[in-house]
Amino acid sequence: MNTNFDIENFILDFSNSCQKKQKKVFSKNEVVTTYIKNRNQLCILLDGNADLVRYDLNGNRTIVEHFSKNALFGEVFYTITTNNELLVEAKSNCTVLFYSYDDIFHKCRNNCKFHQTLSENLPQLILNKVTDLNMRIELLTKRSTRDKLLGYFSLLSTRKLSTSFELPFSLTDLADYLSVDRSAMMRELKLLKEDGFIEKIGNRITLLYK
Amino acid sequence: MNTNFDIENFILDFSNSCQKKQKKVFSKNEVVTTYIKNRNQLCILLDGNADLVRYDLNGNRTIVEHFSKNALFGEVFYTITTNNELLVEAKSNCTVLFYSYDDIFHKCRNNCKFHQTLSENLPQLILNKVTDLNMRIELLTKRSTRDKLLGYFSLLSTRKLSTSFELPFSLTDLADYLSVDRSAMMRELKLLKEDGFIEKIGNRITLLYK
DNA sequence: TATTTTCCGTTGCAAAAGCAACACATTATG
DNA sequence: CATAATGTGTTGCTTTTGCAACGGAAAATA
Repeated sequence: MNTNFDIENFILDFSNSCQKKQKKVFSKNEVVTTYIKNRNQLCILLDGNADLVRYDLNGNRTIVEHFSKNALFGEVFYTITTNNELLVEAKSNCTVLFYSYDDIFHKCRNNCKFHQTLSENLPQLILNKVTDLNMRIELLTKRSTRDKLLGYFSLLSTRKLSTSFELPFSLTDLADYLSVDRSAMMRELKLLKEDGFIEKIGNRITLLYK
Repeated sequence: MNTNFDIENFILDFSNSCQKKQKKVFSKNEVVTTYIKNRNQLCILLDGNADLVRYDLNGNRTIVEHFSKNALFGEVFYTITTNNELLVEAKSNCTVLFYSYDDIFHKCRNNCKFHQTLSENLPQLILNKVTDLNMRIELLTKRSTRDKLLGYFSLLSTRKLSTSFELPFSLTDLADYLSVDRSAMMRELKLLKEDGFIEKIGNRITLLYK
């Protein structure tokens, strides 16, 4: 299976070859896009970091997804319902490509190489997204704040192939990502340190268990 | 966009035309498959109901996904990690098609019509799965048991286009699906009835609000 | 550099959720 | 049909989590 389709080089090579896309630059805290009505938008984050955020009726903020370089996002992945306000917020300066899923899927008339390669690799790209979402679901189904934290840390540790890693979030944002109260999470973090599970220096976590 | 690709008729027409699949029948409570090692398995549930279930180290059971007719599932959607035991359990008698994702993606030598149609429609099928998973994430990020219940009910109500609907789960399973304690959920269900949000007769829920 | 804004770390108290146990109903099974 | 297994409904108690508030640190901004 072509799990290692190299989206990075692919995008570098072809990002200027197709007419049917828009490339835009955003600065920190700008709204990249909103998921309000169905327009089959599919986006690729070329550079920077961004979060997909939802504000619910109780005023809670949830970071639904965190995007870094080469992430795929857009309202095409969502069934839009009215009681949702989904925003993609730039967490740093960002460069984003905007496509219409229809255009990608049906290819543009020019039959440009970008489209050809993209549509060939689209199943794999979307499949990668599915595995990401499944990891997120695994985190969210953990029953306690402690397990969510440990689960998330273990995931980052696996990705970095190291027991020591930087958090990609502020602690405030981490709480919104794990869907827990910030102060309760801070309390639990303290307990994890006291119980010798982790060490935390600034934004860097080191796992001490196992 | 081809959102309405009719997987049902498609499968009926072509399910016997390709050599590279296995069709198996399961009876209630049998294990359909386990997600243990990577073998790029992709399955289609032709008939019946099944749950993807995880048992964690604390003995908690989580229903990760609930599958009904024509659902796509399989370990190809997961990044397998060792601290996971994922099982697909038949909740009723089931008929399941088993594929290798590689075979689907690269097409079989026969170039059978099934494969051709399937691989053409694969992005759409996987995309549907992404939107399902996103709905699940939305549910799981709700902060309280009450909001999870109301969110799930509203989802079922939208699907059935009616304020009244049958639960596809036993209450025990519903708790495992919403990732909450069963007795706490029962308590909340009672409160929802008392507060006039819902009516519950047997397995049928009616929404009374709005 | 001064000042504003955001983030971190903490705490007491209140509310929610989990745990354990039980009786009873319903559904499978020999 | 008898019996076992599973699901429902409930409750008292404990633990966890959320809420609100605050002071100080760090970072952004004027």
